[in-house]
Amino acid sequence: MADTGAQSGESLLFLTDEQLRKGIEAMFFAYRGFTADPDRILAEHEYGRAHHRAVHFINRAPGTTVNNLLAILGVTKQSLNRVLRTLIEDGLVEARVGTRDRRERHLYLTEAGAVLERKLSEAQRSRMRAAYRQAGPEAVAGFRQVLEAMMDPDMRRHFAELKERG
Amino acid sequence: MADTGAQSGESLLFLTDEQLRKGIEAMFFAYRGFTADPDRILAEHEYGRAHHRAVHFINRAPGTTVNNLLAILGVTKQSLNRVLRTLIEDGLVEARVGTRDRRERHLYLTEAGAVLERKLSEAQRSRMRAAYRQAGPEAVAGFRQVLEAMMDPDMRRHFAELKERG
DNA sequence: TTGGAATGTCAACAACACTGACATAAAATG
DNA sequence: CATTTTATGTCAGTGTTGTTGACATTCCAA
Repeated sequence: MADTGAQSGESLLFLTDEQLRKGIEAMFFAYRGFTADPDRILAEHEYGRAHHRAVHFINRAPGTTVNNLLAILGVTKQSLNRVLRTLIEDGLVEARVGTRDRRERHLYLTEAGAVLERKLSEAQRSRMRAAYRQAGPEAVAGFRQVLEAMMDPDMRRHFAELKERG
Repeated sequence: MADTGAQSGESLLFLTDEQLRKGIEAMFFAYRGFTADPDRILAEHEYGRAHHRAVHFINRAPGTTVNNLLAILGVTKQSLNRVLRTLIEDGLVEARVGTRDRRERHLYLTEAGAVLERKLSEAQRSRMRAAYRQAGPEAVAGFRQVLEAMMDPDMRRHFAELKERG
């Protein structure tokens, strides 16, 4: 509690540039930790963060279309396509032609893809679990609230959809 | 409060994979928001995130050496050097030869550099301020606690040093 | 049947990270 | 003083991830 800022009710003090700057730097350093463990695993497999993101969201929403994934990841189709192609070539992702709309490709993890996904997410969850445990339940609730408030509305929409899903 | 997880004292429930996954996705989407505003400004100036990081930490610790900046940013000297060179060429950063140890270069923002720094950090603070305001003081305290627990020890050390400084 | 949407592909390019090798200057140490 | 180490800079090459732009294919829908 020592340094977490003035908290006198509807405090204004905690919104000083000073406090905000600390939050910004905390976000920067924490994100590095957040990605460090998966990055190590990915390096072994000759993949990058983009592959992790694709694998993560395909796992989360099996059968999602390329367009939907594009919207979630916020990259161009060319960029995503490069990543998807290698994942498909390597047999980690399967792209099934849509039955209702055959222009669409529905994306699924193969068994091998699911294995990598579990390896990556277990590493990431493990750090998150340790941080949650250290900070305590109330801190976690606050953490989630601030993060959600920080998102762009579009991203908050995607986040909410994924939350409902599972 | 609706969805922030079970909070029954020393709850174990909130450490389910489900809850952890939500935290992971929140972190991903929030970081996008976190960098969105500076990215737009940087694009206008033909700079990238690497320039932002350099400018930010030079502003935070004026007179810092290249080696110290290297440790904070966690990149190679070649990578940092490319960025520093353009910033110096463009007159945003000044590198003064050390007086005590003349091998060292001490880095400072010029007036123009300080102008850009304020522009970037004001944009970033503005979003952070809105998120803090929306989430409330207690949430902010929790946010900071979880972020700090998520850092690698090295990064936590750098973070702590910067905190003390100002 | 035509228009537009969804997807894929090719080419070129830029930012930013990496490794490895080498150069210079100066401090530190023997 | 000679040698080693440290701090920094630079050159060359490479990889990942992003970007634009152009174009082809497929196929639903008006």
